[in-house]
Amino acid sequence: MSAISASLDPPPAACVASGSDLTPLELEVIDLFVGATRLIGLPRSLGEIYGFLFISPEPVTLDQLVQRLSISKGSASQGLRALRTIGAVKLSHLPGDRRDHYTAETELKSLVSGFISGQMLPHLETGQTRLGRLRALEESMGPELRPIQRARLEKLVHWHHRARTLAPLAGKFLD
Amino acid sequence: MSAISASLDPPPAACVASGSDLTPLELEVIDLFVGATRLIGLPRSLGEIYGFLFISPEPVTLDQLVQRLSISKGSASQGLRALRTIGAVKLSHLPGDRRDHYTAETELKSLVSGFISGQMLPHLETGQTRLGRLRALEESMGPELRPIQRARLEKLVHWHHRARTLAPLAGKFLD
DNA sequence: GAGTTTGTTCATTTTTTCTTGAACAAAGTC
DNA sequence: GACTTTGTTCAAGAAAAAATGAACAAACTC
Repeated sequence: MSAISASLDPPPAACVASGSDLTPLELEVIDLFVGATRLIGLPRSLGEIYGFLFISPEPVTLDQLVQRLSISKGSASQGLRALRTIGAVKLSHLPGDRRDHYTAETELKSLVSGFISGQMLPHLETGQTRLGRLRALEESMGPELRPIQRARLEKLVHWHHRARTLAPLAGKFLD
Repeated sequence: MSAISASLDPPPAACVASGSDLTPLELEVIDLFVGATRLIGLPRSLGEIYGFLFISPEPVTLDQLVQRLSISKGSASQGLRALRTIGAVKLSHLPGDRRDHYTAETELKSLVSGFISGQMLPHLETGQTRLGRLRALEESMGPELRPIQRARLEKLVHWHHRARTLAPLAGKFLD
């Protein structure tokens, strides 16, 4: 049960890709994003990649990520794809260079919206299915189901509806 | 990189503590909460425990959790403590019974507030420290630091401030 | 069309996280 | 004060998640 006790742990000293030639600035920023990605349940490597892109003044190639972060090509490729699917990194092409170049999306609004539609909405969809099954169960049980349990199921439906309503709005009010 | 690709996986069929004597209703509710806890990065057992408490019409003892969920005493004890620290379960004592009894906190407001102050705020605190170090780095670098990097650091500070302002408010507007 | 550069995929290995269960503590009972 | 009941802790094992790297594909170069 790490996620919760984490708040009691000693402050995690910067420890990223030891032995690399990252600058202190890069190390510090990456460390910050690693913390952030863990908080929202994303793998460490995504934090490293995003952090590096975030503080890089120029678009970055996959190969640069591999070298500077000391991660495998596979990791970098998969990590970039994940970040692209939630809209956290953008792909660009520099004239006269065949390689893909990546930049961090730094609009908070986009980041939040991307995370929500990439992570939350799919879960809310499957939640929809589950609620349907619960409805069926509720009907089939009849009087065996105690009033308090019935009330709880109502609450679930209410929560779910609330979430589906608010989720798409989150991020709308950020700048 | 599971968290993100999860959205593409086949819908996870109910699969909780196989071989147990949980009712279909309990299984379905537990399954729903297991999904929810995973989404927010909490261990599966927390979802199981909370789900069971949520649909139980009466307060539940640790031993009941162990038997019905087929989990170890250690797991139940640790799980309950974690859930208590974020305010998701309440402890009560029935007259004439020495055992601890637990009930699920079902006020969405309390759940959200508890999660935020238990999970987010600690991270925001350590974020504060890191931003301090970044400030120092920024000063020490002087003109080596490119304008775009300086702007990004500004953005970080802005995000952090925004988060610290909004986090305590989240949940205030829920019922 | 052989060779190079760039990027992806996926089985395997490594790392991290979670669960277990036995030892321990605390409080109650006789 | 020996015995039971209830709950916690923590080292070790089990399970899950993530990273690796080699094989592959695709697109370009000469």
